[in-house]
Amino acid sequence: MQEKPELDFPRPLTTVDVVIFAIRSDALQVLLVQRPKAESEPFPGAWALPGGFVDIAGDRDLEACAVRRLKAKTGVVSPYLEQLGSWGSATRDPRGWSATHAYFALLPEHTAGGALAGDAQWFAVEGEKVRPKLAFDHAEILQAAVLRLRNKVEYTSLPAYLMPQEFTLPELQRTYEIVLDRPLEKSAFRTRMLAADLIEPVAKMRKGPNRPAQLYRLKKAKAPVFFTRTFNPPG
Amino acid sequence: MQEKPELDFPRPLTTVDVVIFAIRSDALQVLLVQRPKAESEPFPGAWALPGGFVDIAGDRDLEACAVRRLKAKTGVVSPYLEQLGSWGSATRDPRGWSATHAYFALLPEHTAGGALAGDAQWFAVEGEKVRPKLAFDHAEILQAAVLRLRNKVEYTSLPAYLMPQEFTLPELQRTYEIVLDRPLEKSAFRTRMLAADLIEPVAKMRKGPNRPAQLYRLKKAKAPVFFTRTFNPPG
DNA sequence: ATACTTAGTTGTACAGTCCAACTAACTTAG
DNA sequence: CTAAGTTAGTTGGACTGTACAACTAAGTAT
Repeated sequence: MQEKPELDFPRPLTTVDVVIFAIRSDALQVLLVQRPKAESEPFPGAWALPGGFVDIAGDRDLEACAVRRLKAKTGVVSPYLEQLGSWGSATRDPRGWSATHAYFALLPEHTAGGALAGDAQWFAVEGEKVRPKLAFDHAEILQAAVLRLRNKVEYTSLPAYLMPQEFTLPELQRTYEIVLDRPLEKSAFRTRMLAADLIEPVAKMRKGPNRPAQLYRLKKAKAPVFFTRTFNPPG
Repeated sequence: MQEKPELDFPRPLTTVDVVIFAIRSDALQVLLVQRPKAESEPFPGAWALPGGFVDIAGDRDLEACAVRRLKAKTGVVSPYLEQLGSWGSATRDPRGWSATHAYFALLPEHTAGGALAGDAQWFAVEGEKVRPKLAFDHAEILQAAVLRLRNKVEYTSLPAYLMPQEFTLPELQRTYEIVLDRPLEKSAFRTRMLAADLIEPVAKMRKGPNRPAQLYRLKKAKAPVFFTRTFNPPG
């Protein structure tokens, strides 16, 4: 009989991965990193979600680890960040039983052009996928992230976090439409957004080749707004 | 330079916990287990969520581990089970950096009286809490589970999983009201449920001291239904 | 029979989306 | 200066589903 209950049984590998979304070139894009090409690494040279092992000396908690990964690849410090779920199994990593804690982040449009790590690159989301074949089960995680995002966009103000600091209502609507991949009604969209305690006009207009549009900004420190209906009966 | 990248750095402890809900005595209840009383254990004698370490030899994946834990404490094999999220930090377990993958389950009413493990007991959920002080950060996990459940009940058919095989619409409405902790409108509730492709009448009535009520059952293998509105503007 | 209770229905009001047509403000071409 | 084209923004009616309240239906108990 031992003093302490046994703790030296084998433990799964523990990682954190972040699905980082931004609007670029009028499309929903996701940031991927290329894995090292050494043959000793799993999935050498493949594209993968940014992430890696939890550093039990340096990371206070899971979210701190996600924030660290996000900052390392994008330089962005406090975007919208939400836990997505976890994936763990005996087979997802050839090195052994492993579990990953997945997060997803929404970057405002202007930050998405900033300081990128050298191994990182943006990819357009097509359907719920991305062109290259991803390492591990990252395609599945990405799909879950896209589905979660699309679903929440139906009844929340999440796309506001993808906008630059100042934006017009047609621009915001366009972002909704990009994420949902379907057109929305202009007047219903405006009614919904303006009724919510979400945005406020600034004393400027966006000028273009035709009628100028009112510029708005997010009310400060705004948590996402939840609406009580979805848009279109999506059926 | 080594052949393989290092993998022998310290790894966090990895556990799975399950928040198991059922309706008992006209109230929302949650199943807790008492921790061993040996002083060598963390939180000796305290109540905790059912769960424990992932067994990398026996558990194929996280969900299998959750199902195993659920079956061990309740005997139930395939109730509604949903991933809730994960909690990991340096301080949540005195034994060291630890991460738990939390699930929540909804048990149908009749199974909730069945074969309970000896160390397990049902507790009424009051607000988002339970009377006894819980081990680890389990109070926080329980709160997250209750909030998630309440929130989803506004626009899904989740409470149907808490019902016995056959039930009446007033009984289903009562379950909604217990979870939400507020009354709902009878006619709107009936309209919503009957319009959904969710339940079907059986050729029986529930008899009581007054007018009998039509009995229904879930249509087979029904995934939860999502409605496009919430109930009451909950404001 | 009458009162009481719960099941279930009916009808009106209301909120917010859907749809379509309209007005407003700007640029560019003649 | 005017007309055409484009996008911003508004307006009004149809429709859907909830809120609210009053009603009918079917049983028990007295």
